[in-house]
Parts: sequence; structure tokens; C-alpha cells
Amino acid sequence: MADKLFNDTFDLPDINHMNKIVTLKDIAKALNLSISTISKALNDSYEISEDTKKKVLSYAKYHHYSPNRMAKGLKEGKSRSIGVVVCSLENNFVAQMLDGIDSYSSNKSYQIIIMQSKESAQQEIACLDLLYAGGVDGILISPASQTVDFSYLVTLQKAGLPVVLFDRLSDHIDTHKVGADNFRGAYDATVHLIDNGYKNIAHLNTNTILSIATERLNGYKQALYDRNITYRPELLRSCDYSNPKKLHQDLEAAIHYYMSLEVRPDAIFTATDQISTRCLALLNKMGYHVPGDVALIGFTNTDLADALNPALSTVNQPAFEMGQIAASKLISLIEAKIPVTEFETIMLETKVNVRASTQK
Amino acid sequence: MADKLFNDTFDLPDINHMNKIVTLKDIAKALNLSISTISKALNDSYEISEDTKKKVLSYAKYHHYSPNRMAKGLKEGKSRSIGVVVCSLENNFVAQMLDGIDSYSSNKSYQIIIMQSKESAQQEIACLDLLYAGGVDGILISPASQTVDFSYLVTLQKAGLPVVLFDRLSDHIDTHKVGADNFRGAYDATVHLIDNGYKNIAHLNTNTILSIATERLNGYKQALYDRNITYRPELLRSCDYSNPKKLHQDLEAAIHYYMSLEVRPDAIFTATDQISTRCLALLNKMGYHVPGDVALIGFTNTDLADALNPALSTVNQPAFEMGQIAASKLISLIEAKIPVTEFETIMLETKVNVRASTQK
DNA sequence: CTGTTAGCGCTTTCAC
DNA sequence: GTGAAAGCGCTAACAG
Repeated sequence: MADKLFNDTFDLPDINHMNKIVTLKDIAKALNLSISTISKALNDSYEISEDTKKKVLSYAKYHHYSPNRMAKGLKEGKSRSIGVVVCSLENNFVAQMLDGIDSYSSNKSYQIIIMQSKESAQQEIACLDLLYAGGVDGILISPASQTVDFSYLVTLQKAGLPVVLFDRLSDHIDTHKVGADNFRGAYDATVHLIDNGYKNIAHLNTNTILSIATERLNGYKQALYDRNITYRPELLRSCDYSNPKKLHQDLEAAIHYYMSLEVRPDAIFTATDQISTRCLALLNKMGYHVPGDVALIGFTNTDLADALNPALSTVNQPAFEMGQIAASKLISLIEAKIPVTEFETIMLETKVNVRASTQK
Repeated sequence: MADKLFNDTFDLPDINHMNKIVTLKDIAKALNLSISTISKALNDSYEISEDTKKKVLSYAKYHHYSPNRMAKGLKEGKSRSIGVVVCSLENNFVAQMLDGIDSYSSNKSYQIIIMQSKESAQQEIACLDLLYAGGVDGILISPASQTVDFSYLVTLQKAGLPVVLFDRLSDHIDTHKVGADNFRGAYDATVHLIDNGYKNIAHLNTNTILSIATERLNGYKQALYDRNITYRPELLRSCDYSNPKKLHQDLEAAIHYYMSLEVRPDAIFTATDQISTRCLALLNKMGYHVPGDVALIGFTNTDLADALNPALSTVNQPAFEMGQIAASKLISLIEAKIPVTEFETIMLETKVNVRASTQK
């Protein structure tokens, strides 16, 4: 089956790791045809006779020929790969989006290269650098919470590299953006709390400048306003999202703070996956009863929501879909025949799932 | 800053997406030197004068030169990328391992390309095919639960592609393997249950033939044996791991079955992340009190264990470390000067975390 | 110390 | 209908 016929060119010192890959040259030699004929045959060119095509195809198949991605990429100036920059792999919500990205990209025969910014703007630049140098055809990015400067991304874009933002959006770059309707999600969650009789609703958010945070804050404020509840600034706290330890500390401090207020909150609306689940764990650990002492609803996509103590009311985002759409937008940009100048921002619907944590 | 000086070669129809990348040629032209001189200067060759090096380096830096990965890869027969095949991205445990792999690989300037088998052996082959064709320097794989035939992987290995197994190991291929001490983890968990007074301990496992399942089963059996508890085969059930829906059905059926036995189990030891958390959710949903009606301990790395209802006793695996070590083993194989024939299997320690779900 | 040259695997004119 | 040749960006052997 595996023959050694064509590997005489590989008699080099490091032959040990040389993949015995069949090349066009090998096929050409074996079939007594020229390399270009083989190439054309495999690409089903009209210039080649059916007979030859058949011969070439069958030989190629039998010998497991598959084109060298790098050679093709070098030649064509494209790599059929896209770079994906996320805050972290170890994040359920991110994983769901990546799954969506992967699903769409694989279908279109694009490879994805995932890099983690770990919420650091500097690390993010490093990722972008590597991806750019690596020759990706486009970038899909959900910026780090610490990112304030999008100029590098804009530079890459100006240099001709298509960029699409997903999940965490920003006005500092003009391109396709795919996110959730964060305002609406926050609004719905807050209204849900109010309609269930909660009046003193705290809001725990992140310290990022990304729109994701302000939109959620605004949704919360608007709901209060619409229901004639006075916004109490002291019920708004934000947590440092730059690293897990800091987040944990800030969360703990926030809860202590809330519980020391003369008018304690009777409910908390949390703005992100990490904050929501950690907050619940902390409330439990600190001995507060949810929802007895304080109700809790938060943005999170964890599929463990119903197994939590108590089952956690959540605002869900269509993460998988978000990934798919982002990938489709990027690939459409990559494959566009003419430069695209009209960009769109797509907002996907969120969904409130009511569970025990907000049922008095 | 961004100059248009060197892009006259790119006047093609699809110039719109052409990255204005500086090449060796461009630098050579600009500095009036030869391409090879530039190449050597950038690679800090001893053949080049300090003066020239300085000039080249500064020009390169200023113009953001970065070598074309594909050209370099094509030339050197290496891509400095490694393929990673996992069952799913959307799996907390997997994400932690990927994080470890990424951490080590990034340090060594290897790019990782992640593909999902979705527990399908067929899909797995497709992934391997793509990775092989894509020119990765090596493969890191945690086989799909449905995989029974490792011959394709062996073929790739024989063709010179280094392969390292992680997490889910198999005897059907001889290579470096990095996993957890599953026997010991299962043993410890079962002993913990017994020592806490549980006598009728059920074991919920997967339907895979991978050693990960049998090792855990054996650890469970050995613990029973060592503590003089008769192994009751009817307390062993396995769930179809090929898709989430099937898994859920099987789990539900298993719990129904357990609870219908004349001698009900008073504790369950679950073998995997998915089974452990889903089992808890189902027990809650079906109205059983944990640990009152039945105690539960399971393999899982979820960081939500303490927020679950009740807090879940777990067997933890050093997932991040496992990823790191697997990556290091693979890279050592890739960079080995002589063919490696002696392989090792590394077993990392697991840790039992006792929480409320096993406290009578 | 620097330059010339060949070639990695592929596509793509342009000849025949 | 087929083939020769150039070239994508890079490295390395060999000349000078």
C-alpha cells in the first residue's frame, strides 16, 4: 500500500520526520506526463482530456495525493485560514462561539487558528502580529476587556486584512460586527426582576470600556426608568476583568459592600458569564440564601444553570449562531471580488430563562 | 508610516485583499543588497557584518517585516504548527487541556490548529486527513469515544508524522501518551464513598472501548474488592457517548433503572465530566435528594462544582498540565534529531475533592 | 563579508 | 491536448 517509489528526493539527514507525501512531480513522473498537466487534470481544467483526467485522478486517489497547503498558499497569496482571537479558551461561552465559528469555517474549507488574549491588550497585539505574519486571510476577534486602542487592528484592516468583530464590539473600527442585543437582554432581565417584586436591584458589571458593558448597563437603567424605579448609583459595581484572581476579589468585595448597605439590594443582575456563576458560588459560600436573601439573574450560557444551587435564572445568548454568522461575514469579506465599504452590525436576540434564583 | 513603495508586483485583480507585506526582496532592493544577505542578516548569520545586520534589522523593524510563514514552511518542509484533535471544543475539561497545549506551544512558537471529532471515528479521520494535508509537524490527539481502529493514525505515524495521545489513551498505537491516573482516581473516589458509609455504589461509565473507561471501572472494582464489598454487576451502567441527546437519554434511563432496583444504590460514582454534571442535574430534576437519597461523586473539572446543588464531590484531573506535557512530548518528537523509538506513558495524579454531595 | 543560484510544490501563462 | 518555464518568499550551498 504505502510505497517508497517516490521518495528518493527526500534522502536528507532529517528524513525521519519527512512525511512521505505524494507531489505533483511524483504523479507526473509515474504517469509520464508533465507537472502542469497533472495540476490541470486535478483542477478539472477543460484543457485536459477525459482520459488523462481519469488516469490522474485515480492515481492521485490511490496514492492519497493531497495538495501541499503551503505551496498552494504561497502561490495564491492566500492560506485559506482565519485567525480567531478570544479572551480565553477556558470559557464556556467562548467555547460555544468557537464551535460556531469552526462549524461554518470547516464547511467552507477554512482552517481556524485560535489565539488567546487572556484579556490583555498587549497580548492581543502579539496574537494579531502572529496571525498576520502567519498569513491568515482574515481575523475574527472578540477584543480583550482591557483593550482601549483599536488602531493596530485598524492598521491591519487598512493593510487589506479583513476583520470582523464578534461578541464584544467597539465603535473604534468600521467593519462587520456580530453581537447580541445586550441592551435588550439586560432590559428584559431587569424587568423580570421588577415584575417579580424586586425593587432594589444591584448591577454587577465589568470594568471594560467595551460597548458590551455599557449596553447592559443602559438596558438595566432603562428598565428601572420605565418601571419608575429610581436608579441608585451605589448599587452599581464593576469588577476588574483582567484576571480571575482580581475578579474574585472584586466580586467578594462587591457582595460584602452590598450586604453592608443600610438598604440592601434584594436582587442582583450580573453582566457576564464569569460574574454570574462566581457570584452565585460566593453568595452560597458567604451564607446568603438565594433568592431568599437576594435574588440573582445574570448573563451566562452555562448548561449547568439548572444544576446550580439554586437553579440560576439566566440571560442566554445565541453563542453558536453568533460564531457562525461572524465566520460567514468574515469569509464573505475574504472572498469579495471588490472591496467592501458598507459594513453591518448584526444583533442577535437574547433570551431570559427564569429559574429558581429569581423566584421569591 | 504605511508606504506603498513595494507593491507594484501586486497589481492584480484581487489586490483589494492583498496584505501589503514587506518581503526580503523589498528590503534587498531598498538597501541595495542581495536577498540572501538580507535573509542571513535577519537570521543573525555569522557571515554578515554587524554594520549590515544593524541596517537590515532596523529597516525590517521599521517596515514591520515578518517572514512569510508559508514560504518558510514550504522551504523547510515544516510548518511550525501542530494539529490538535479533540472530541469537542465545548467541553470545559477539553478547554483546560487546550489551554495547556496552547500555553506550551505558543512558548515554543508553534501554532496549534484545533479540530473536533465530535466523538465520531469517521469525522476524526477527516480531521487527521486535513491536518496531514495541511502540513502540520505533528498531531496531538484525544481520540473520539467511538474510535476503535487506530490504523490510520498508525499509518500517519509510519509516514513520519509524530503523534502523541493525551487524556484518552489506547494500546493500539505505540507512541508517547499523557493521561491521568484514572485507576487511582476511581479507586480513591470509591474508597471515599465506602469510608463514608456507602455500601451500594453504582458506577456510571461510557460505552467507549478506550482505556480511560476500563481503568476507571477497574479502580472502582478494586476499591470494592479491597474493602470487602461484593461487586454487583447490575450497578454498572454505561451511556452512549456519541452524542449529547443519546447521552441524556441513557442517563435518564440509568437513573430510573437504579431507582427501580430492589436494593437501590446509595451512592453513584460517575466516570466523566459530562456524566457527572448531567447526572446531578437529572437527579435534581427527578426529585431525588443528593446525598440524602443517593450520594454522588464524579470525575469532572468544572469550576462550578462548589456552586452546584449540592456542591459536588469530584475527582479532578490536572488538565492544564496534561495539555502542557502532551505538547512538550510532541514537540520533543518533532524536534528530535534521530528517530525516537522508545516511548513513554505519563500518568498524572488525580485529586478527590470532597464536597456536600457525598456527606451523609 | 556578500552575491548567485537552485529549489521547496504549486498555478499559470504561453508555446507547441 | 500537453508541456516548458516563470515565479510566489524563503533558505542554503557554493562562488567570489
